[in-house]
Parts: sequence; structure tokens; C-alpha cells
Amino acid sequence: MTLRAVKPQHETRRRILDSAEELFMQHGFEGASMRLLTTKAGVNLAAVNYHFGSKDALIEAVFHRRLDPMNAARLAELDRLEKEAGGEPLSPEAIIRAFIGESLAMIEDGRNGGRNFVRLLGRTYTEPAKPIRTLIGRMYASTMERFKAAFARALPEVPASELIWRMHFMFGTLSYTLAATDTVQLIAGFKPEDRHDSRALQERLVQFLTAGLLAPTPDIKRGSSSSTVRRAA
Amino acid sequence: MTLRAVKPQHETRRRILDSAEELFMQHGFEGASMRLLTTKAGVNLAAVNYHFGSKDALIEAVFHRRLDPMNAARLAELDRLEKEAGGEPLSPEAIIRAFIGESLAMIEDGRNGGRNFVRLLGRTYTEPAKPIRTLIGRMYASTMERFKAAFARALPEVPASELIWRMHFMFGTLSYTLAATDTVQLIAGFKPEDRHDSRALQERLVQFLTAGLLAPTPDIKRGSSSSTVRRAA
DNA sequence: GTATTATTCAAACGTTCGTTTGAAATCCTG
DNA sequence: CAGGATTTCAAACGAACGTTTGAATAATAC
Repeated sequence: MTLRAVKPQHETRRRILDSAEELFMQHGFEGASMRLLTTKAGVNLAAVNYHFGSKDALIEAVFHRRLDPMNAARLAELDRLEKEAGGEPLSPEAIIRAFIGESLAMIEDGRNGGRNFVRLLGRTYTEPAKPIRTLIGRMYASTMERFKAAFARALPEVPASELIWRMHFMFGTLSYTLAATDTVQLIAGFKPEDRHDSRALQERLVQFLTAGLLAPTPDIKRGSSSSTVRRAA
Repeated sequence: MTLRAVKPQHETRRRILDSAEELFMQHGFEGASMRLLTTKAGVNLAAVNYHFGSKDALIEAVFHRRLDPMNAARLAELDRLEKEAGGEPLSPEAIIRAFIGESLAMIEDGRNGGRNFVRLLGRTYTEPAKPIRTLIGRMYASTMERFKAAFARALPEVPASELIWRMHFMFGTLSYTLAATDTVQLIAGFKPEDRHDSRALQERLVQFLTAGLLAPTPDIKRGSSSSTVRRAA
């Protein structure tokens, strides 16, 4: 009588991960209880402990499922660009696009939960719990090193210490944008149709971040103006 | 025998607020339990409910104590600048300084808990819990409207929709910087002495944000280049 | 078709949560 | 210094938390 389709190998695991992704995003890690989570997934309460071991292990699994491929794609894109450039340093804008492109494309993936994950990710950068912070730090370490090197090659005149701050700022802008664009609305006036248009959002972000990255640094006075920022329009 | 000094009117309230501020920052709102919180404050477990009514009311009180004066100072500074300019629109950089200056100065206030609050604030912008989000939104509404108007006057050539996005990006950079500068370290290489030097941080942020705000917009082609960002150095 | 393994399930575990209670202690006021 | 209001305190409340258990069920292998 039950017309259940063919049951994949680990359908239960996938259902749990999907629900966890969404509920962690909506209520936070502590706020999303096992009972709420398993009920939404349509599985038994004990299923999480059986398949993942613990709630903490489930949190780890949620991040590994999406973040590992995402960072791999970022590195692959950077590799592709560098191969294509044949030894020449890349343009800062191209590096920025390689980094933010992968996460922004996920915003449009409302069906498979990619959008949920991207918002969850943006929130997690400011997560207080230390185990989660170290987990995220470990998962990003190699990717950040590669991009830092790419930026350093593209901007040899910018001191390393300044570059790290600029990358910090850029990452913060992306993080906040992913997390808060359609939740917190401190500034009234957003057109709703803009929120999920990842193409337009990407262009806006690239404009903003590229300009910020290339802003004159107060320390080095190689150009004409030392500290004043020239108007663009 | 007890050599307790003069006990102010509401010493208990203040002690609770200070502990809550720090523990909410370290462990999140749900992770900081009443028992941990009251123990740290050196007060009885029931004191929070007696003085504030509930944990949620305590959270509200934590924000009101600092955020109301902070936003008032932002508006006062903006008023002062506009009076000084006598009808002329302000420079974008000056408006940015008026907005971020108040929160950055707090980073150096390690003794009175201002630093704790600023980090807590940065985290809260991506807080999942809806009551907290609406609370923060309400507390920022009028300030954001005033700054939006100031930016619009300073940048008449930027369309309103673009300006809102740029403000969104700027606020995100500030928020992430406040929250994550000395916690999450995705990019290795920070010099520790830089982290609490609010003066240097302010200059770095102003450079970055001003350049981002003034970046060429793809829509309007008033200047020479349409979309390409000119190198600054 | 039976034996073995993997998964699901309802129930209960001990702990911790935010809150309430009523009496004791302290502080103000007249 | 007496008396009333305010604040503190130890104890307990019911509810919700993550996890464990052992039997029932489903899937797989021989």
C-alpha cells in the first residue's frame, strides 16, 4: 500500500542533514533541538545519534557536506585562472570573483538547500562556540593561504599586514551579506526582487570589494594622493 | 566584619548587566545560562528575575544600556558636522567616520565592558532569534534613516537603490570587524598588537569603506570608466 | 528460506534549563 | 528605634534538553 519510491542508501542521513541545515539557520545550533530537527526530517529521534553519533558530529557533517566542495571549487577556479594567465599575476577583481562566485551561486539554489547553507555559513563566522570556530578555521585554512598568496602576487605594492586586513574586511562584507541580506533589515528600502538575484548581487559586491581592496593605503605613498580617496563619479 | 564599600542604588543590576554582556558574547544568549551568569556576577540566581523580570528582558536591557547612548552619539556627531558645514553636503568620509567612530572607540574600553558589548553587538546582527532581530531593528531604525539621508545628500549621483546596498555592505564590514577581529582568524598573519588599536583600525576601515562607497556603479556612466575600477597606486 | 546485519522505534535515562516560592535579611523612613 | 518596603536567599518547580537502551522491523547475504 505504501507507494514509497526506491529508498537510496542513506536517505535518512540526507533528510537529517537537510533539516539540520535549515533549522540551524533559523534557530541556531542550540535553539534547534533534536526533537524539532528529527520531527521535521520525518525520522526517529534516535536517528541522529545512530547515524552521526551526536549532535556536535551532526553539525560537523552539515558543514563538511557543503563547505568542502565549495572551497575545492574556489581553489579549482583559482588554478584555472592562473593556468590561463600563464605566469602573469591575476587581476584583483578576478581573484575576488573566484572567491565569492561559488558562495553567491548557492543563494539561487533554493530547492536543494544551498541557500539555507549559505545563510547558515554567514552566521557561523560570528558563532561564539569555540569548537565550531576552530572547525570552520580548519576548513578554511588552506583555501585562505592560497588566496592570500594570489592577492599578494597581484598587489606587490601592498604590505602583507595591510593585505590581511583588507582580506578580513572583504570576508566580513561577504559573510554579512550572505547571512543578513534577507533577515536583518537595518536599512529600509530593499527591493525584494533584488535579494535573490545572485548575478546582480555579485556585480555589486565585486564593485564594492574591488574598490575597497585597491583603496590607497596611508602607509605607502607611491601614487599621487597619499590618503585622500578620489571621487569616482 | 564585612568591609563592603558603599553600596550604590542598583549595584546588583549593574553587576548582572556586566556579567551578561560578557557571557552573552562568549557563549551566546542560549549558551549563557542563568546559573553561570548569576554566579559570575556574585548574585543570587533569582536576582535576574527579580530585577529584570526574565532572561529575555535582561537581554533587552543589555542592549538598551549601551546602544541607545551609542546611537545618540552618532546622531549628535552628525548634527554637529551638518551645523558646521552650514547647508553644504558633508563628505562621504566624514559621514562614515561619524558612524563607525563611536563603536570603534568602545573597543579600547576593556575595563568598563565596552569592548565586550561591541563584540556582542557584532554577533547579534546575524542572530537567528527573531525577537532579538526585531529589537535591534527597532533600535537602529531612526539612526539609519538619518545616515541614509546624509549619504544621499553627499552622493546625489548614486541611485537610492545602490546607496542602500552600499550601506548594507559597509555595515556588514563594520559588524564583522567588531565581532570577529580577535576570535575567528580565518586568515593567518594578524599582528596581535593591531587588534585593539582602535585608531589604526579606524583609519583602515575608513580607507576601505570610503573606497567601496565611492566605487563606480555599473548603472550610471558619468565618469570616464564605466565598470572597471582604476588602480589607486 | 534462514541467518545475519543494519536500521527504526517507543520509552526512559539523568541533567540542565528558566522560573517561582516563601521565608530571612537588609534597607529605608518616620 | 520601631515598622514597612525592598532585596536576598536556599530550595524546589515543571519542562525541555541530548543521549541511551533493548526490542521490533527491514534489508542483505548465504
